[in-house]
Amino acid sequence: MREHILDVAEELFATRGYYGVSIRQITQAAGIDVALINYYFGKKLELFRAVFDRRTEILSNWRTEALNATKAEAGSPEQSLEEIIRAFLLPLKIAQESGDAGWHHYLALLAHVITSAEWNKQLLPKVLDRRVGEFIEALRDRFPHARDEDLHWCYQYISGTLALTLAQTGRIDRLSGGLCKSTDFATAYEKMIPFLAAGCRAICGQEAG
Amino acid sequence: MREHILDVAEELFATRGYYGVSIRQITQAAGIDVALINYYFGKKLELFRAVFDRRTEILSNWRTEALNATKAEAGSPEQSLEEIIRAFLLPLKIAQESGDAGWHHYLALLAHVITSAEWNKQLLPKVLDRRVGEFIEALRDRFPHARDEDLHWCYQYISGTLALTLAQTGRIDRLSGGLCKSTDFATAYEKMIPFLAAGCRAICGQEAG
DNA sequence: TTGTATATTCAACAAATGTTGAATATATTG
DNA sequence: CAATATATTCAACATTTGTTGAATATACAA
Repeated sequence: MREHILDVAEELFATRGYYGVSIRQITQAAGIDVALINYYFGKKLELFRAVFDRRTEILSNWRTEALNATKAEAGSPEQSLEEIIRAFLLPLKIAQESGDAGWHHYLALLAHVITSAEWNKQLLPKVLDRRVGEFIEALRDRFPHARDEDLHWCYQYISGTLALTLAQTGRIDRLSGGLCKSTDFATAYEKMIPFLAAGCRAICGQEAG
Repeated sequence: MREHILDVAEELFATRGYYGVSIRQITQAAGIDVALINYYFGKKLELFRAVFDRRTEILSNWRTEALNATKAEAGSPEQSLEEIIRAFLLPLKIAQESGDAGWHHYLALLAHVITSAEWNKQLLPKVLDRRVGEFIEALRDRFPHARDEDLHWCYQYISGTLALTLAQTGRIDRLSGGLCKSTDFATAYEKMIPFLAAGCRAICGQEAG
C-alpha cells in the first residue's frame, strides 16, 4: 500500500508540483481514504519527501558506481570525458532501459526540484549534492589546468541540459512537428554526450593526456 | 496600480509557482484589498497570464531584433554561430544590464514555465514558440547539411542550459562554496556562448563557410 | 456644484484544503 | 478460540481558497 501511494503521488507531483496537488486528489486517484496518507506518511510534506527520497538514493548510488566502473575497467584512474558525462546522464539510460513509467515520473519530478529554488534547497543537499563533488573531481582529472569556477559552470550547464530533457515537457515534439519526441531518452542521451563533451572542452582548456 | 500588482505577483509566482501563491498572499504583499485582483484582471489564471505576457512579448521582439541586427551589420545573411547563440541568450544580457529586479523575477518565472509540461503548453505557443523557427533557421544557415532532428535537439539543449541559469536556484553557489553565483548572469553568459557553440558544432556536422 | 465614471473597500459565499480522533475492520499471534 | 497489532473507514474540525455583489470613496467632466 505504501508503494502504491508513492507511485500515485509521484505521478501527480511530477506533473503539477507540490502545491498543485491536494491530498484528496492523491487518495482519490489511488482509490483509498484520505486519512491513509496521514497514517503512512504523516504530513503532506513528509509524503513529498518520501516520494522524492525513494528513488534519489538509488539513482545517486548507481551514478557513483557508473563513475567508478570506468576507472576500474581502464585499469587506471584515467577515464575519458565522454565516460564521465555518460555516468552523469545515467538517469536517461535507467528510465529508458527499465521501461518503468515510475522512473519517468520521478525524473520529471527531479527536473522540477532541480529548477526550483525552493525545493532545490530543501531536497538536494541531503543526497545529491554530496555526489556532485565526485563528478567535479572527475572533470578536474580531465582538465588539470582548468579553474574551479569553470568546472562548476560546466556542471551547471550539463545539469540544465539534462534537466530540461528529464522534464519531458513535450515542447520539442511541438516545435519539431513530431520529428523529435520528449520521451525519446535514447536519442537525447546519444546526442547529448558529444554535445556536452565539446562544450566542456571549449571552456576548460587543455585536456589531460 | 495594475503595474504594482503585476510586479508583486511576478515575484511571488517566480519563487513559488502558480499554485504555491494565493490571491491573498499577493494582495497582502501589495498592501491592497483582495477584490482588486478581480477588478483589474478577473480570475487568478488571467492574472498569471498577464504577468507572463507583460514581458514575454518585449523579450521576444528584442530577440528577433538581435538576430536580424547581426545580419544587417555583416552586410550579408551570413552570421557566426556565436552571434546567433548570443541573440538567443539575450535574456541574460537584458536582466544584467537593466539592473531591474523585475526582469530577474520574470526570467525565473520563465524558467519555471519552460520546464513545466503544464504551463509550457498553455503559455509558450502563443508568442515564444513562433520565434523559435527564426532561430532554428539561423542555425540551419550555419549547418546546411545538418538533419532537422539534430538542429532541434541542439535547440533543446541550449534552451535547457539557459533555463537552469534563469531559474537562479542558488545551487551553484552552494556547490562551489560561493565561488560562482546564480545571479551572476554576466559570467554565465560569457561562458555559455563558447560552450553551446562547441556543442552545436559537435553534432551538426560541417559548418557553412 | 452636480453627475458620472473609475477605484477601492467590506462582507460574505460555497468549496476545497490539511489534519485528526474515534470507530471499525482485518490480519497476526498467542 | 481469544488477544493484540495493524490497517482502513468515517465524520468532523478549523483554515484557507477563489470569487463576487453591494456599498463606499475618489477623480473627473459638465
